[in-house]
Amino acid sequence: MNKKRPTDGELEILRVLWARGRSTVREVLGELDRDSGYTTVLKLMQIMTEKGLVEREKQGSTHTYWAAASQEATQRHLVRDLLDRAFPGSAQRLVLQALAERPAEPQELAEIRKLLDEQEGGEPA
Amino acid sequence: MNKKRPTDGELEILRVLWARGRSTVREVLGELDRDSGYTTVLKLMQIMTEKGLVEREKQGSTHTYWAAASQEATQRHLVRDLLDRAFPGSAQRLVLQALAERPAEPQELAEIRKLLDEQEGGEPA
DNA sequence: GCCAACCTACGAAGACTTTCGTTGATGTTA
DNA sequence: TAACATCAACGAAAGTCTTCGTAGGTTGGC
Repeated sequence: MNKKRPTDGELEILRVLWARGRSTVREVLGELDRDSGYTTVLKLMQIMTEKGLVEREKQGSTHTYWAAASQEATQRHLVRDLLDRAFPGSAQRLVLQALAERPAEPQELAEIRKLLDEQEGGEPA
Repeated sequence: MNKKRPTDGELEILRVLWARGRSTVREVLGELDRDSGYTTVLKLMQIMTEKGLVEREKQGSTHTYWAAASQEATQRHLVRDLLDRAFPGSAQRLVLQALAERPAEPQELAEIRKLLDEQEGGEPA
């Protein structure tokens, strides 16, 4: 039951875990943008374990970590959270600004259109 | 030059200020969802003044506050920030999840389509 | 067996956020 | 003017996040 969104540091670590899959602390450390010390990353990942954001398994003397929730599920939470906090009313503005910020590929545009069509088709309230 | 995103409490206050326009602390307090005490909201707004998130003007013994940045500009920052932190690569996922979360009105869909068309029209790299 | 390298765990420090009690100033009203 | 309400300013407390030093256990090579 995790209500709160991950912190910035936690999210960076999750991104590495999603990209790499199961990883040790040292492997995560190597991929991080920020240059934190080893014990800093270790501590974060220990806390994330307590929070249930990651899970781990002992192999020899080393722990292997992986993200407890999928990237998609986490993104869904983050989007919902941002909509609630900053985009009262509709999602339209968020969509427009996201697309303006990072123009999408033709193939992506097609997928977005597909979803628009479905919504236009309209489910009754 | 404000790099960091507003905290949750600050964002709530900003939302009230965007909706109401110029407001006193007590007016903001009355509109807030969370039930904070008067001095709590006052303190937050004082800190926001120091940070440059809001501006204020003394009228008699009371201060009138307003948001320093527009809602749109702030939303733009928040979207960019979220894209950077959690949506590596493309904005497509964010768009799809936002629309799934909060289906848009036909008129909004039309506007989104318009932007898609413009992007498809395609600016050459 | 012993040493060096690596790993985990723990705790504490500093920064930030949110909370509110207290104090003193200002304004209103009887 | 005196009493009362309202306001701003200040500081402290509690919680969280990030950082890292230190200590102790494990592993592998020689």
